[in-house]
Amino acid sequence: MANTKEKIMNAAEVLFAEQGFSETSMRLITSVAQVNLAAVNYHFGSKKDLIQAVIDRYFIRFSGKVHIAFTDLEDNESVSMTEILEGLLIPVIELDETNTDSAANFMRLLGRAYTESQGHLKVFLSEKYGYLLSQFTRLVHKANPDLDNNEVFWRLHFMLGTMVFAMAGHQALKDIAEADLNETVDTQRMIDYLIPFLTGSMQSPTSLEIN
Amino acid sequence: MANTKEKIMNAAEVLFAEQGFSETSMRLITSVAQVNLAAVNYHFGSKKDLIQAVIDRYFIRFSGKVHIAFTDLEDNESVSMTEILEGLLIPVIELDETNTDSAANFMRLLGRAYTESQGHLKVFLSEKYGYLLSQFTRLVHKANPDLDNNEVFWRLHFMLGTMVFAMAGHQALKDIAEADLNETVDTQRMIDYLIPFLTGSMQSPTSLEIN
DNA sequence: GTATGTTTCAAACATACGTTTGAATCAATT
DNA sequence: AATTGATTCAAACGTATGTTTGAAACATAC
Repeated sequence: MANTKEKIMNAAEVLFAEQGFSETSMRLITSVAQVNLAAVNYHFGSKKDLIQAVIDRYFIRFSGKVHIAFTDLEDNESVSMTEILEGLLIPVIELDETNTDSAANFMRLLGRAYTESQGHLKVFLSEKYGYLLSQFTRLVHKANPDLDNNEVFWRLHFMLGTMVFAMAGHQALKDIAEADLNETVDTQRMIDYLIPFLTGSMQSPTSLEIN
Repeated sequence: MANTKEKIMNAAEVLFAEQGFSETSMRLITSVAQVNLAAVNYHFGSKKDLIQAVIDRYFIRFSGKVHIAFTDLEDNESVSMTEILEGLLIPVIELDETNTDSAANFMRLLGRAYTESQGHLKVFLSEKYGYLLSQFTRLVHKANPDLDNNEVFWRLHFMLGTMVFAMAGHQALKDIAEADLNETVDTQRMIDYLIPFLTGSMQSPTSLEIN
C-alpha cells in the first residue's frame, strides 16, 4: 500500500482533473485517500503546494524525454511538424504505461492549470519548465520558416490549446465518439487524428495570403 | 443609470470572465455593482440563476444572427469553411458594436462555461442552443464531403476546442502576445489569425493519406 | 393621505472551507 | 525498557461563502 503522501497525491490528481482545483476540497481529497484531514497540511504545507506537487510529479515523469527529443530535432538541419508533435505527444502517451489513464488525467490537469486563475501555478510552471516552451517555439519556427513571428506565435498557442483541450476533454470526446460513430476509441487513435489536424493547421496559408 | 438587475449583470459578466464563476463571490459582485448583497437572490433567485442569466443575455444577442447565417449556408449548394466560420464569428465580433469588449468577455465566459464543472450550465446551453451545434455539424460535413464520418467528427471537436480555448485564454494570450511581440492585440486581430488556422486544419490531408 | 405591492437594506444564519492545535500513536535508537 | 522524533488523529479555529429574514424605504394607485 502506498504511503500517506502518495495516497493523497493519487486521490488529488484524479479529483483535480475531474472537478477542478477550487471545486475540490481538502476534505474530499483526504476522505477518498483515506487519510486524516490534517495530513495534507502536514505533508505538503498547503493546498497550493499540493496542487503544484501533483502537477510537478507529471512533469518530472515526461519532461526529460521531451527535452531529449526536442534537442535531437534542434540538431537536425530540417524539422517537420509531425516530428515535433511526436516528440511532445509520444512521451505523454507513454505515461499510460506506468498507469492507465495517466495521460488523460495529466492533460485535463494541464487544461485546468491554463484556465483556472491559479496564478501561482502559471508562475511555477513557467519558471520550472519554460525552457521546454522556448524549445518548442524555436522548433515550430524552424519547421515553418515562411511564417512571420506573429503567425508562429498565434498558431503555436492555438495548437497548444487544441492539444490541451482535446486531451482534457478526452473522456467526454471518447464517450461521444463511441455513441456517435459506433466504434471504440483509444487515446492512440485520437492522436492519430489529432496530428494531421495540427500539422495541417500549422501549414495553412496565412491571413495575408487569404485577404 | 441602469436598474439594479442590469447593474448586477454588468458587474457579474466582467468578474465571471476575469476570475471564473466559483472564484467570484456574490459579495464582490454586489459591491462592484453598488447594490445590496441580498439583491442577487431577490432578483435572480440564486447564484446559479445569475450565471445562466449572464450567459443567456449574450446568446440572445447573437444567436439569431448565427442561425440566419447558417440557414442561408444550408440553402447554398456548396459551402466553404471560411463562410461557416465567418457565419459564427462575425456576429460575435459585432457584439462589440453595442459595448466595447463585449466579444472578448463573451468568449472568456464561454470558455469558462466549457471548462469549469458547472454542470447546470452545460445542460442549460445544450437544451437551449443545441440546435446551433447541429447546424454547425451539418455545415462542416457539407464543406468537407471527402472526409469520412470519423474524420469530420474528430476535426469538428478539435476545432471547437481550439476556439473555446482561444476564447477562454484570451486575456492571457493577449498579455503574452503583447509582451512577446511588442504589438497591441485586439480580438478582431486574434480572430484574423484564428480563421485561416482552423480552415487549414480542417482541410489537411487525412491520417490515412499520410501513413 | 392612506393602502398596497415592490424593492432595498443591515443583520443574521447555516454551512463549508483551509488551517492549526495538542494529545495519542507509531517506529527506530540506545 | 526508555527515549526520541515522526506521523496520525479528533477537535476546534477563524474566515468566507450563499442564502434568508424582517423591518425600512420607496413607488403607485385609489
